Amino acid sequence: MPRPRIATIRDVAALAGVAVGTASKALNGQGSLRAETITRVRQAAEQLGFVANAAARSLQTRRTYTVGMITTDTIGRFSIPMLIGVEDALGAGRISVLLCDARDDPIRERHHLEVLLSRRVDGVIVTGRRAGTRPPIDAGPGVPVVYAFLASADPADCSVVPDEAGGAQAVLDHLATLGRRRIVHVTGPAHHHSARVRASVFPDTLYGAWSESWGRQAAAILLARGPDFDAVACGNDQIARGVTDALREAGRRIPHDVAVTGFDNWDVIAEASRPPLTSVDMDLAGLGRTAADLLLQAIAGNPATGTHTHPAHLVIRDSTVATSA
Amino acid sequence: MPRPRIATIRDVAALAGVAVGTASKALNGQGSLRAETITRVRQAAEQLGFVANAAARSLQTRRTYTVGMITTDTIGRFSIPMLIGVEDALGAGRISVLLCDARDDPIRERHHLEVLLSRRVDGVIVTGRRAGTRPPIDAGPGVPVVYAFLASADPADCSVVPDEAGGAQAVLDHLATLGRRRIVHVTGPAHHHSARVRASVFPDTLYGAWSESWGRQAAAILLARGPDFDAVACGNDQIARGVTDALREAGRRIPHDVAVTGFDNWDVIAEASRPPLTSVDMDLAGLGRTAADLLLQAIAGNPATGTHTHPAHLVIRDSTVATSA
DNA sequence: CTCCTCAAGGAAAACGGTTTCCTTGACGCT
DNA sequence: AGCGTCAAGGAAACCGTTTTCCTTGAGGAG
Repeated sequence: MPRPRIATIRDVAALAGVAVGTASKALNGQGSLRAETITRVRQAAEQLGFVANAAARSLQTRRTYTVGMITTDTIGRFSIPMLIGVEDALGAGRISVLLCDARDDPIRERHHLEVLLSRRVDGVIVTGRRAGTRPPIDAGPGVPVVYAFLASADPADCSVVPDEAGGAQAVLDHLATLGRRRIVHVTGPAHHHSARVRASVFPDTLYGAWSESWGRQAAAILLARGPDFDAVACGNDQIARGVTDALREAGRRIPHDVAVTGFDNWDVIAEASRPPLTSVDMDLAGLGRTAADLLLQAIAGNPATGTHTHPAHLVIRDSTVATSA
Repeated sequence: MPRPRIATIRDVAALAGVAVGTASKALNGQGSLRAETITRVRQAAEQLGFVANAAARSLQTRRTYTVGMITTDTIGRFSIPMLIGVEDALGAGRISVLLCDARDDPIRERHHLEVLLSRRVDGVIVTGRRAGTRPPIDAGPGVPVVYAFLASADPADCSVVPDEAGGAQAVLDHLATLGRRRIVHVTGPAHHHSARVRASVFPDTLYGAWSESWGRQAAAILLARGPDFDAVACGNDQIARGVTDALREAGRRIPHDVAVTGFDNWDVIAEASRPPLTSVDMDLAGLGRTAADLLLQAIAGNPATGTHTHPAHLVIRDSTVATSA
């Protein structure tokens, strides 16, 4: 097969009977051309199925309309909503996303970064979990970076993080409004940054693991400790689900006897619980969108600095407020 | 600030005192050069922090070392492991992934495809869920496409799909080996392709939804129908969890009285169940790796055709075989 | 009838690499 | 001494666009 070589702008120009420069102008609406010429060129392009070579274009324009997204820990449940938000915000500007998974390996991260730089991405979004901050990456001059979810250790960098403390406070306020006074917080490992931040607003905290079985265990501990609690605010939805299961099976009515709340608003867990869980939604998609918007701003020459906090909100379900049904 | 222009190969050549062509050869190990010259050039590159411009390079070599990944339905739980597998297989070949989320919208899909073509990607991986097959995408000549998870409607295209029927059969065999004879299958909506395929090996099926609450409902139905069942094979892990919860609460011992199995091996659900669920693992990461490998083959000039089936395997936990503990 | 202006479009220089082809010496052989 | 061979590296073409600058001819003003 002669492999029908992919059409270039030269082919288009030849077919339309103009010079390549003219064809380029016609396709991009630059310069001053007769309307008839423009349509002639456009038709020729259409006919040949011409699609401009992005590499050639970006060589000239020094813009790639590409951003890199590096997830430092493995890409997982939290990255997805953010990714969707990022895609959403960037897609509108016809910008594509190069996804890199560094898997918590600095070597891999360095490698990915180098690839991104060689591709001359217009910007980089760095995301990840675990610790409270992370060492900034060195993208060199002229390549803006926005950190999402996990802030850069350099406060001058631009970061967007969820308002975890605010979310926890919203839980506390909600429970207080419901008249709950004896509130216990059950959360993940004490060395985990999110656990500590979320716990900071609660007077009484049990640290453990991020799992349902720890939730069940914690409930047992609480029951053994005595019946003097009327609300359990949990560090994530899995713990909350474990707590509700164990309390329910011990005869406690939720929310009548004890109100329970989760964190993350992970629908699969929160909605399947009995009763469904009131939970904090960190709006990760919105956070991703915000990060992408800030990156676009920076690319356009208006870099933002500092750590921005993205609001979380409470989603109220039956585990704190029984529906009249 | 004078913005220290990013170094080009010309700068490197000048610093090393050679011609640009020579610099290129030194950096890529082409042509015949003295060892001393090569190190001199490499040092110059190092010193300037030179990173070759990928756009310029691909213009010449007609390779972009980029593949596009289009998820037709929104990128979700199933895409992630595949994405990781793909990244894994491609990363070894220093190939980057452009991620596109078409959100089940043909217009969006067409748009993304056009972007990918303009970027002259070396190949495309298409993934998605829902139906059994999907209309092939038109990537034009010379751009290989591999369909992952969801096969192309054109049997001549290259697709990789999980062996759902095989997984279901493995469940059936496992239960049979354990001596279970009265097996009921509880699964998702009948119009869902995966539900029907997985159900195909079972004699007795209840269709419903992919949720825990349907699982609980189904268990109630079974209990009402009579006690003549000794195993419930479920269409996914959520249903299985609902079933185990309801059966346990009704006093049935699992696995002693009734064995229960899930499907998908979604750790968060399967391991948190009481008891933990025996489940079918479709090895999505492996599937993604296979798809990527096939794509690499195709890019190298050895395209594979037809629909390939990727084996699933059973992960056995306490919901069918109680541990001696 | 000149001269100027201006719209329309062509020619060519970038952009930053890779690759082909050519030149130059040095060397070995007769 | 003359010739061919070969290693080393330079010069320039090329990849496919965009953009700048230049040319041309037509129309309007004086």
